[in-house]
Amino acid sequence: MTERTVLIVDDEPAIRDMLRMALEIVDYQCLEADNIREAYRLIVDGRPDLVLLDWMLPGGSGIELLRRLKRNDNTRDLPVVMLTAKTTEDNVIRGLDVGADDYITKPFKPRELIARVRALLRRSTGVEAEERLQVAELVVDGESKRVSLAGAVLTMSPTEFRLLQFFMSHPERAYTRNQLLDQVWGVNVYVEERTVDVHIRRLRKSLQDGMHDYSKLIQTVRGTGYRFSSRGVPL
Amino acid sequence: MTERTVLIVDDEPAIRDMLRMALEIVDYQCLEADNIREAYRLIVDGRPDLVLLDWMLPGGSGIELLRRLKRNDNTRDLPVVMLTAKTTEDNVIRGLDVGADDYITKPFKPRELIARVRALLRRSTGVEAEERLQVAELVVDGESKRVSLAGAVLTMSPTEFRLLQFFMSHPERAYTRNQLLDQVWGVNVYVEERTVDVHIRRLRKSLQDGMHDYSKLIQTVRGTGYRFSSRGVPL
DNA sequence: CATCACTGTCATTATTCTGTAATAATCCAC
DNA sequence: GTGGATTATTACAGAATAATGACAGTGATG
Repeated sequence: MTERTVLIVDDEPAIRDMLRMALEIVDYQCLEADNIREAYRLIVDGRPDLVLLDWMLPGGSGIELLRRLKRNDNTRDLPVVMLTAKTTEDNVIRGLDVGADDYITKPFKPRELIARVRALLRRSTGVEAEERLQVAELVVDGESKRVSLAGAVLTMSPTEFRLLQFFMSHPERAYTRNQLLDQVWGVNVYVEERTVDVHIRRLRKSLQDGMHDYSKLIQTVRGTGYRFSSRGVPL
Repeated sequence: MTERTVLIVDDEPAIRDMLRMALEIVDYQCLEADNIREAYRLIVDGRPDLVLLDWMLPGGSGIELLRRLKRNDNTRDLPVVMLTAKTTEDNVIRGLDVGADDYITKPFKPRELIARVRALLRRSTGVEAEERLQVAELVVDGESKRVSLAGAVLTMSPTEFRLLQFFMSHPERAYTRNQLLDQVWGVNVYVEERTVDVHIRRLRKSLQDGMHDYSKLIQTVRGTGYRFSSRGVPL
């Protein structure tokens, strides 16, 4: 596996140094930022695999950055670990609610930090997102976040895209609505099961244009959920 | 899917009632305990699928029970949702550290409660049979939930699928209708014995297409029930 | 501020599945 | 062969499940 990069966001150089040292010992690359603006630039630019985000920052609280990241489709899956002082425990609650993936209270043991970073990075498969997936004339390009059918670009919403991407990277397998919620929406998201149906319908609609109908690739598995399959589907 | 059971641990009857009502509306079974000792008994006895655990309890704080559960291999995977008052946010931290899976601060909206309970339960669904079973040209694939005969996909209802799946994983053995009801329909389901006949009939019909007839694999054992067998069956 | 795209939820409709009962067919012991 | 018991088949109503259309809330955008 290729080397992973961690972005450290903290305004105290001493803390940053400490973190960098701990992380580099176990072979993570590090980026550093001491404010929100710089952090955002590095996220876009340096494509880190994980962010360590201090709570108390000049020029915008950490929660602001967190919210911004979770709102944007490109950065939603980027794991964020909050760094908090012992006294700011109510922030932890807010942070977790906004979508932080984990938190560590200062002062923390490097061992513990590493363990949590590892655990989170293990969870994010990462690789498949960039893949180019193709079935017949249907192409999903993870990099450009684009779908095309017979050369023509299809437009679809972000959720539809992620759903299609997931399906195409796990074809020929039936998924329950709950499994899809976990995989496509994320594990700490609370939405109704039936919402999946609606997005399936929207995706199916998107997979049709005047000439082609690829909506049959997404099959209903009664009593279970849905399945992406090109077996025996005339296109 | 079979009904799920939630254990409510709270010393205030009013809260318990409220929780029970909210949960029962959406078809969860409920157990109740107003102290740690009783809660533990019910966990061992009633095998709930999830625990709602109030923090402030007479006779031992909730964290004690939580710690105990997370230490024991048998109960470690039992999801626990903490119920906390607004003012005890530092407890949330400790709770999450000890291993609570989620928390809700009182007062909470029933909707939110249900959403979180659902989200946790949807992850803990038991492992399903996903193996691939094959007899001659008949293939049952648990993963894709699909049956194919000589390469062509067969369509059948969910019950037929489960019935066939059961038969193929327990071949060469006669089962009574009641045994089949227990194994395929589930133990606490009451349906007429004769209903099995009808489903056998439907399954047999599904196992035929224009060219093949695999319906003979399902044999009637007069006076007993049915058997799946490929011995001496010309296909 | 107005508008637009997106999302989640609900109400309604459409479709499929299931259990049951009624009837026909088959089997087996005598 | 006959009769009683067992199984097969069919039809049907109601239950369960999925598809669809509409709507409101939320941000994003200009």
